Amino acid sequence: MRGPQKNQGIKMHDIKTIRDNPDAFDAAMKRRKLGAQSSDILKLDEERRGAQTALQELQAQRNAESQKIGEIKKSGGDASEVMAQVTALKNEMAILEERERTLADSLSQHLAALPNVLSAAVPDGADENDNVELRRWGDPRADKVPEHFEIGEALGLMDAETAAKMSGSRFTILSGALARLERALGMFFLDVHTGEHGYTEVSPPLLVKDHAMFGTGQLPKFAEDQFRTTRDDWLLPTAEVPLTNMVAESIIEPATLPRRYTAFTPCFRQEAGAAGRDTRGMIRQHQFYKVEMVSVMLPEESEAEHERMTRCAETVLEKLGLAHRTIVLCSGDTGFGAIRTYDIEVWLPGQQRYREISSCSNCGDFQARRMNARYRAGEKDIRFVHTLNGSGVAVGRALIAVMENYYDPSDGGIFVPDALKPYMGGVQKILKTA
RNA sequence: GGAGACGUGUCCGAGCGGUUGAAGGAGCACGAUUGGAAAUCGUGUAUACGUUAAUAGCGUAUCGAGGGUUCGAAUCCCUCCGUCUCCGCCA
Repeated sequence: MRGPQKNQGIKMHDIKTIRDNPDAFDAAMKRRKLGAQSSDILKLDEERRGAQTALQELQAQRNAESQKIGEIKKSGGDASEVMAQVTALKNEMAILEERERTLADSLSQHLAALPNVLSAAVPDGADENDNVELRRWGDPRADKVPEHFEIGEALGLMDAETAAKMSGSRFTILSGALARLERALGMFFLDVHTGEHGYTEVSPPLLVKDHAMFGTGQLPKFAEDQFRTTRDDWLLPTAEVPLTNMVAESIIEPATLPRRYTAFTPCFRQEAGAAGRDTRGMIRQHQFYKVEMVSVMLPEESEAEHERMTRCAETVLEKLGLAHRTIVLCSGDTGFGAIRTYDIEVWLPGQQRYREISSCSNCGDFQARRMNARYRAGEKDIRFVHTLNGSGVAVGRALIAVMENYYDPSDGGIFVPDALKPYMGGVQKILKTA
């Protein structure tokens, strides 16, 4: 792991908390479908501390003797005897150094691969079937309409076949009014979040380094889901990565919190584990646009912010008149870095079911620890911030939702929702262009 | 791509082999002064880990990262990462 952060102890989980209450940590990992971790961790930790203490004693000895040499030489004496003593220490020190480092690395790797501890408010469950619905908004369109790709292809504005020729599967070409509709959605979401929800618009890099991906938790475990360049940069799987890393390696004055960032970016995902799923249409692509929200908070404010952020995402769907429901993910479905996650699912009449369009997570101090993002809580009190991220919302999927929910069966066209009309250059309805 | 310069604490900025965790500022905190404030003066102000009941003491490490030379390195050498300047090229 290369990066600006120094190897200052073990950060990804608080080792002291694990030491103080190993049973609680084991129980937390059990909710994540993992076996008991604490005994292995604490054994490593104990060995590491032993090696460290022994090493430090030798270092203290060396420092004292070296200082003596300095004094002897200054007063013109012969220091060769003391110098020989110090030299003798060095072999022993090298062995202990190596041992301490090996143990520390091993401990770090172990901890870096463990997911965040879930909030007590997260319901138990095995997989997505055990997620719990919290609320619904809007009336789901009852009539079965064609799926978005059927609509788009019939209009002549969506072309997966040509995209496949140049880029392979899971890419789509949009053109004309449909391409513009995608852009309109992105701009609309950005305008709402910056104008009404207090987020600052950011145009971030789309390529990031290892340590940035480590900071937000994509690495080391989920490398196979990501795209990598020939220079070993990573393509963003989500703007969460750069937006959250904006506070990496910093000590923030609390007066400047909360910080709320939003960005409209492409996202790139290998979808390695999703072979055969959603193969048709734009539901699951290697590349899609998303408007992301990130909040950096004081710890005591992160729970309230989680609710607020989720409302921000719901609001844009409401402004578009899209029926949706909000669910809380169960223990088995909550992502690696999250304490608690709300998903918002939009109604897709083409599938006659709700599909994920946003995911809002409170990561607590998990990412902050990994990227060393802190705030000054008092004169001698520096603590980790809490970070949250949420889609506000996925533009590709919002496009699908608009297409299917605003589909006009009489002519195969798509009505432009009122909220998007200012962005569509006078187009009221998207129709087949001859 | 060619030539050069530089990475020090919350920030700016000295130091260029021996009590340097690091001068001096700024900022911040507390105190004095004030009717109150500004200004001024005084004092204090890094992080991590280990040890510990302890955010008390003590120890160790940390001057971009990693390695090397040395009894001893912020200071010397090597590699990498990053930043800046000039020239060239380019959307």
